[in-house]
Amino acid sequence: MSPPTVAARSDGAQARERLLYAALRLFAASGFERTSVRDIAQAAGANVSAVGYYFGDKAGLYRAAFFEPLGDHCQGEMPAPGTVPLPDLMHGFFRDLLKPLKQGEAVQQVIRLHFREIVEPTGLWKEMIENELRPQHEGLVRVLCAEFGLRKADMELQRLTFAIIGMGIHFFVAQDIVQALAPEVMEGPGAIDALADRLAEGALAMIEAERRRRSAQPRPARRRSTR
Amino acid sequence: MSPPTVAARSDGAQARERLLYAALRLFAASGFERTSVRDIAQAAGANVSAVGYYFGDKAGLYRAAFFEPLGDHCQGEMPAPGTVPLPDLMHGFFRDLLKPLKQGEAVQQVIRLHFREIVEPTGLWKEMIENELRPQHEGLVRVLCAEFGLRKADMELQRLTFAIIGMGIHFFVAQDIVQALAPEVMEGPGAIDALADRLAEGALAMIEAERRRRSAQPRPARRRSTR
DNA sequence: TTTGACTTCAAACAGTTGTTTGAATAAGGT
DNA sequence: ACCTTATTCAAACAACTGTTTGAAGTCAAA
Repeated sequence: MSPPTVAARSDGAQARERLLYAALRLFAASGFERTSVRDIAQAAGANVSAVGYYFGDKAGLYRAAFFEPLGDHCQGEMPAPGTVPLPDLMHGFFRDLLKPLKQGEAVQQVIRLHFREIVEPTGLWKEMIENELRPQHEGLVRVLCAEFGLRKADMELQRLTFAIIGMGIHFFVAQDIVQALAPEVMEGPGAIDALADRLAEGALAMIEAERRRRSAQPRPARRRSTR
Repeated sequence: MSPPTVAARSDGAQARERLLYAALRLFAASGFERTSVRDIAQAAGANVSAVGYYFGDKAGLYRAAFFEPLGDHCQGEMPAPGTVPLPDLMHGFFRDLLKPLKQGEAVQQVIRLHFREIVEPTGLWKEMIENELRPQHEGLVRVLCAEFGLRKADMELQRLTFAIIGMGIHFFVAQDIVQALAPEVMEGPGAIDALADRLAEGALAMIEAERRRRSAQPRPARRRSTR
């Protein structure tokens, strides 16, 4: 009861925030296991028990670092099939996909956390795949289905979808490799945009090739029942 | 001195091997940090101190699990430019690249270890990038240079190379995602071969598109000195 | 049988981990 | 003044980490 509302916080929220961003930075740099709450607390200039106080436990802090900083940074929705010409759609798709690469340090670190989750799951994996990856994948599948006049995605179309998305994802997962082998490819916002455009054109070329392939053998030996 | 040769090993080598493969399995499943030497020893039916005895320390065991099981499984060399038609070359490239996906459990686990290293470096990263990724990348760069009549790779060509390799890599890095979203895409050796062929055709389509792009603007505003 | 190298083992070591505790501090509200 | 609430802190906690120890066991050669 009583209206304490938001009173009596000297700098409580500040400590929480410092903790959160220190955690984000360290988790992104070294992963969940290799980062100790003591390191985080020290980097944030806070006491160890503050993480228990504000986030319950280390996992809660990780979770907060994973979800909070992105805010409503919802990824670009795929437009309904037919409303946008395919080339524009693909260019938009890759621009959106690679956009985080141009943004600030915090976003980059969150992204790194997300991709780390793919290889080294900490429990947020399922949550992530359902909320982020599946919608993205199925959005593209839907567009390509419409493009090829399919009612339902077949295996070839799934392959194509993974291949197209994979081109983009690779530049997140393999950031360090690109850095080591040809840093100029991802240097500066201009390079990212150019990269997105080139990937879009590559994807369009692949889609065209697939279209030709399909028209060459229009009925791929229909079987009664696959399973 | 004296000729002890290879005598006096009741089952020493056996314990070492059990340890190695238990470690491989657990490291691949959970990563370096989350796997304790005690778990490994228990899984191998050996004593904890055996890892110190045979491998020095945990890092040594990881290193052994990282390098030993692959043996001389050298990845396919890229043929010299001009000796093989481009389509055959690309098909061979993706067949080689995806070959590990068809092989036994041990190879798969080693591969998983290798890709884990990309996201969560344990120190073998530099070694790996120089011995495995750079040769692969530069092999493909060389082929594409020859294809476009370039003396030296420019940024566009680097982009194209990463995009092509990225398509393939993605199916390693995102194995679990593929499994979750469309498992049929990677089920069985036949599916892997078909996938390799489709990726090769996609890559060829991208290369053709890039060739057209280059012939459309043959001189990309040459500057005296780039830096 | 004795020797000596190779191999196993339970136990202990020293350090780090995440988490909890309980007192100390500050700020309002009454 | 008192009480309540929010926050910080050093210290302690129990569990686990990788590693080492030193004794015991095994087996071929001498």
